[in-house]
Amino acid sequence: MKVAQLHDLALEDMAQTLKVIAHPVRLEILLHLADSTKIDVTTLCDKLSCGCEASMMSHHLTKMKAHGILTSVKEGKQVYYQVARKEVLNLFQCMLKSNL
Amino acid sequence: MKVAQLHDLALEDMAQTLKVIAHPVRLEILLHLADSTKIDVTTLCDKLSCGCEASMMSHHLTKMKAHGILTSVKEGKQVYYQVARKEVLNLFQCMLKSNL
DNA sequence: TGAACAATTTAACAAATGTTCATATATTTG
DNA sequence: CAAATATATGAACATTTGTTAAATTGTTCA
Repeated sequence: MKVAQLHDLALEDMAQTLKVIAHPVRLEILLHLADSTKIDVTTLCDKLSCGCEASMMSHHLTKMKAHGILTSVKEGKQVYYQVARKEVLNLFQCMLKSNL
Repeated sequence: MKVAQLHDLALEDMAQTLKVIAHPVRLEILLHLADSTKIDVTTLCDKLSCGCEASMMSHHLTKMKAHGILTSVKEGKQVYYQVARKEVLNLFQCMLKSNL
């Protein structure tokens, strides 16, 4: 482990990123966005098994967008979200491999 | 991405684990424990750059222990902590490689 | 022994964050 | 423009975080 690379600030950032991701619904959102290029709020609500209301879904999406993990595009009535930092998806691979 | 492997329960667990780790001080603790096999509370307080009081440090350690990430051994006056699930350290590698 | 010290944990509380439910703001369509 | 649909916002409630003080556990040595 190269500790030298991890100064206080880097740790703050890492913690922040982890914190935003650390929620079952947000993880499921990311998984779905990993497959589809973009998806709108209502469709997400329908597809996810979490039984999440639209307003709550919006909160989760807004939060991840605010942290640069997602981006969104408005097209008519709907807002389509997609993953901005594909690297966060690596965490799934890592956790699966490590049995976390 | 093998989504099939990730059912609701697995996502809950993953989220839980991430949540426990997602704090700058707890990340720094893990980094230090990655190098040294075991370390006591006071020494940790001295070595970490976060300026953490003993009581706060104890809180963090207790929380990580409660989630099976750390274990502890009492030896005389001091309590030594060490990493129980070495796999969590893989997350650092992953995040560094992915620039998270 | 037991009084003084040292290491860690627990308790109690305020402040900050996160989650959830109800409501509001767009946007399209008849 | 009113109704319907899609999304966002607000405010109440819950959890987490950090602080300070007190309690617990173990050691030392007069």
